[in-house]
Amino acid sequence: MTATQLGRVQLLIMQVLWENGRTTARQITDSINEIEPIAHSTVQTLLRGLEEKGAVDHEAEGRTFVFFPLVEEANFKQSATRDLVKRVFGGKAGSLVSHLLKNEKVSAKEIDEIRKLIDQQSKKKK
Amino acid sequence: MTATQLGRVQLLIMQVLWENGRTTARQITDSINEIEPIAHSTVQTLLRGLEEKGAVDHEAEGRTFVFFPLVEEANFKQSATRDLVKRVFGGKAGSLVSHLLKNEKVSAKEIDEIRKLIDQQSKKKK
DNA sequence: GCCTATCGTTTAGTTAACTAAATCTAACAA
DNA sequence: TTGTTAGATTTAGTTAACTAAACGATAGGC
Repeated sequence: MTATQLGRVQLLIMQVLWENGRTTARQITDSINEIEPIAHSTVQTLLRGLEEKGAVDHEAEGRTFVFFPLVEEANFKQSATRDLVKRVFGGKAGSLVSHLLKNEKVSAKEIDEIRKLIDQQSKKKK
Repeated sequence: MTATQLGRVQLLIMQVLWENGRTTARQITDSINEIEPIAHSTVQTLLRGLEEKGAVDHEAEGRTFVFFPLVEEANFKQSATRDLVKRVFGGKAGSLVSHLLKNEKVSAKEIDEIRKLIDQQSKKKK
């Protein structure tokens, strides 16, 4: 599962699942409808697709299905990021980091966090 | 042009164009064939698509077309990155930076570069 | 017992990226 | 001048994501 093969809406569904753990299709529909309109049957069809590709699974509870993620969020982030790095930044993660720091807003708090991380990296290299 | 709507192979084509400037379809095909097999007619069809969406344009030189990019690489990187940040990292660029530093290989040289960048950022905040 | 709201399933249609063969055209070589 | 080559264009087919109406079944309310 290379994860990048998730579409935009499928990713929205996964995010609801990652956040809530076990979730019904109806709950997912409601969640997404807070952001943008979507028909319940659409969500169900997409869940089917996600299940086929092994990203989620379900159990029956009474007559309704409770869905849960099989793919971990961390793994997904990893492969989505690697895909971008490979395709757009010539495989150099550092190049993406530079791009982000130069062109995107990063809060002072996040900067501190980042400073700590690179200090750790430097130590490791010794 | 939100750029993320470029497919994988279309992006390969754009990269050849960004690197070489004015380029014929044949040169692009040859370039891509160094990486993976692709038919010339496929490249031509994709160029057509790119032209329709305003990413490239061409001029006739004799009987052959010379293509050139209309979209700038920097802009593309920007929107591809923003898309990832938005879709996968909850809109927080810093969160992606952290992820990269924690999980991806970044060379010592790149780390130095990054350190300089965050020093600049810190100064700006004062 | 019957209605209706809510399940999951089936069916069907759109769009975009990709693929490449087939075809038409013009140049160039022999 | 005739045939091969190398252009561009046309045509056509696949796959994946998305969309949602329509349908059949069932649980719960009245």
